Amino acid sequence: MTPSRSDLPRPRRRRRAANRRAPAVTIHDVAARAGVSVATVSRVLNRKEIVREETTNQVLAAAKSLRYIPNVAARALSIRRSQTVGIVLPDVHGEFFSEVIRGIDVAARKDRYHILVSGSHSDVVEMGEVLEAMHGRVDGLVVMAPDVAIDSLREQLPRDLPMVLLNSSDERHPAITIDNYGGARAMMRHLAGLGHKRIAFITGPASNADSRDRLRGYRQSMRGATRLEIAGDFTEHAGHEAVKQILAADPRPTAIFAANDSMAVGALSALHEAGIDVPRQMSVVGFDDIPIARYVNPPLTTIRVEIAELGRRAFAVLVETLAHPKSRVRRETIETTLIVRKSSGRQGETS
Amino acid sequence: MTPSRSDLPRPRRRRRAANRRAPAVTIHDVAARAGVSVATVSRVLNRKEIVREETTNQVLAAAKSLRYIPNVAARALSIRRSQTVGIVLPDVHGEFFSEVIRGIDVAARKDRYHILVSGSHSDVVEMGEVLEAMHGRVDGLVVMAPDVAIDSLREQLPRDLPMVLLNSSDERHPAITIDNYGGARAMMRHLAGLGHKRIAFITGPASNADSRDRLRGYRQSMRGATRLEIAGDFTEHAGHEAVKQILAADPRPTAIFAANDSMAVGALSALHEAGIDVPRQMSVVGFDDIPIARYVNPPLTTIRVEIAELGRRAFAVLVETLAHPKSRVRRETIETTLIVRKSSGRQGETS
DNA sequence: GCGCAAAATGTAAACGGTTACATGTAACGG
DNA sequence: CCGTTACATGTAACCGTTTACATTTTGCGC
Repeated sequence: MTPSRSDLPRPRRRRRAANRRAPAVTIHDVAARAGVSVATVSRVLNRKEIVREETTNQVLAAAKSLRYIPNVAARALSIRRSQTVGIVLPDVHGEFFSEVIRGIDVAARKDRYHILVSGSHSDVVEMGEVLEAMHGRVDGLVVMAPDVAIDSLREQLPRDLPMVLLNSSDERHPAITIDNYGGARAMMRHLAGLGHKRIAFITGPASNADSRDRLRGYRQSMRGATRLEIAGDFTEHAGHEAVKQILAADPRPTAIFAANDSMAVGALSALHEAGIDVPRQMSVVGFDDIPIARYVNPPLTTIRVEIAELGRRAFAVLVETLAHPKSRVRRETIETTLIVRKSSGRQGETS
Repeated sequence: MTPSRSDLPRPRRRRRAANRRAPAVTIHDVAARAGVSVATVSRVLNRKEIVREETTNQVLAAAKSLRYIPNVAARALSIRRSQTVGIVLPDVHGEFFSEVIRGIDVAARKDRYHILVSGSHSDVVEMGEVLEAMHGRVDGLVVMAPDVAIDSLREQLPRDLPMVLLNSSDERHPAITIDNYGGARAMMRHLAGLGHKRIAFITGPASNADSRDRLRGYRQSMRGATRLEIAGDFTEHAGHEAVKQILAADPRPTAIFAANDSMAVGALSALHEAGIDVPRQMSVVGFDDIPIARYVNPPLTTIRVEIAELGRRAFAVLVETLAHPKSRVRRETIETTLIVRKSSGRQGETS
């Protein structure tokens, strides 16, 4: 029964042998320097309970002189929350991507939250890994995923990790969606009002819910008319390529509706190369109103989506869910606005 | 001396009273279910030491049935590394921003690292907060900051947290920089070769090192000639506005060199509105070769910078520093390439 | 100076993992 | 049948915080 180690509690040994990096200064160092206990240091730093002013000053001075920076991971572990939300995005192209993040980031900062971003995930496996890598570091998630993935994602998720979806359709989670269908219908009315009948549509990826709803709006408006749908993937390149097929069509359409602005920009460029005047010979319209849209030539008629607002609302709903876990599942819709610029014109003002 | 608590080690009480969220499943739950100790579970999950196959299977089954997900924050605390690097960016505009992140992200994923991003930081105080929020969560940092901030940033940093700078000039840290000066000189030679003498320059923010070096290249090439410098801030809007001043200048310049592509795009748009033909009446060139550059009208002559490569190299250097902390401070330069498209033309081909 | 409540501070368990070291067990040679 | 060894597994300290509870100090009335 002789214990091989000392019976007396040994003083906390600062480092184990195999550590690599230089020791960072911890709350214990500050406590030692200030001549108080770690509890007191913690109290001072978190301004939670009453500490004598003199003690407070000593602690603060010690912390400052040692350049103490609390280890947020340790704190998160202890209090079981991190004041951080995770953002998981698929491989989203360019500006949309950064606008969403910006929206969340700005909102988060106001509430003293931090964000942890992971983007460019092409498949479900990768997304799963990312989610795993976030467990313990985030209090909740904002997820944008091709909706085929949502279900399998759920399974890899720690239970009870609140999550808000962007532009996906799942019954069990709060979600913020764009009024894609309504926006597409509005754009189609605009084109119809200009006299266009033969309207081509460049689609986004089929796995994307936004993409599908925009397509649905196009189809609904084209009931009875002959549709021309070219498959795209939301990149400028796809828009550029699609134009070749559209120009070859007989009868040739008089307007092109791209499922997002990036593709519309690509289309404009291809039309210019082909010597086709926009909007006199061909109208081109997009969707999203990304920042560049007003600066292309001619400026792009599009459907404005407040992308940053999308992020902001997602964050708001997430925080709400964090505060009241039992509240019912909320789903919000972001309305859209038709922005008429120079890339769309009356049909028949051809040469 | 009578201890008020029991002398016997009590079994670990699972939760303290005040917890809010539902309990997540931990390694202890898995151990209990598999009928082994936590050490064994840990060994199985990390494939580190030899565990009997039968035991392994039991553990794996238990983990699966409980949907166990390890808490990465706890692990990070324990092993003192997180397999995560932090990315800190100022308020960078649009595509540049996302390209850098993508570059780092792709490289990081290959090495099984994760990234933690924080963007849109306007001032030093905010950046300090962000850095603090990363302490304990990251093994190293990639930082892009207005260089006035670097010094004060250093002070807020935990000692010994490796950091790689993007496009900043600081002696004490590894840095990846773009050959801005060389690129600007190359572009100026291109314009001179087309016969341009009166060349206007739209600058970026003065606090930005890239911006300053590009300006320096312009000035060096313009020795002796009359310069026209308009202050900008890297946004399309700034480029758009700058054109007003440039058109009012007498004698009017024959070419505009914008310090980045976004401003060049804004300038193109303004020139189009003003009815000035590019490149016949005015050449316009940019810097960066962002994705949109080839799709504007006319396609933009610019200096290609492999932005994603910038991120990739930054990550590589960071990992290198992590592995060999004492190795000398490395600084690398990303070379640039002149990309000639349609927005620049021979001077004198005016109406 | 004493008793007592209130205020300030300290002690140590817990958060969820990893791992050094201790312990138990099976195989094997003698 | 025992000692040795190698292998498998368990125990508990530790990572850096927070915080319930215990303990000490202070202030105050008498």
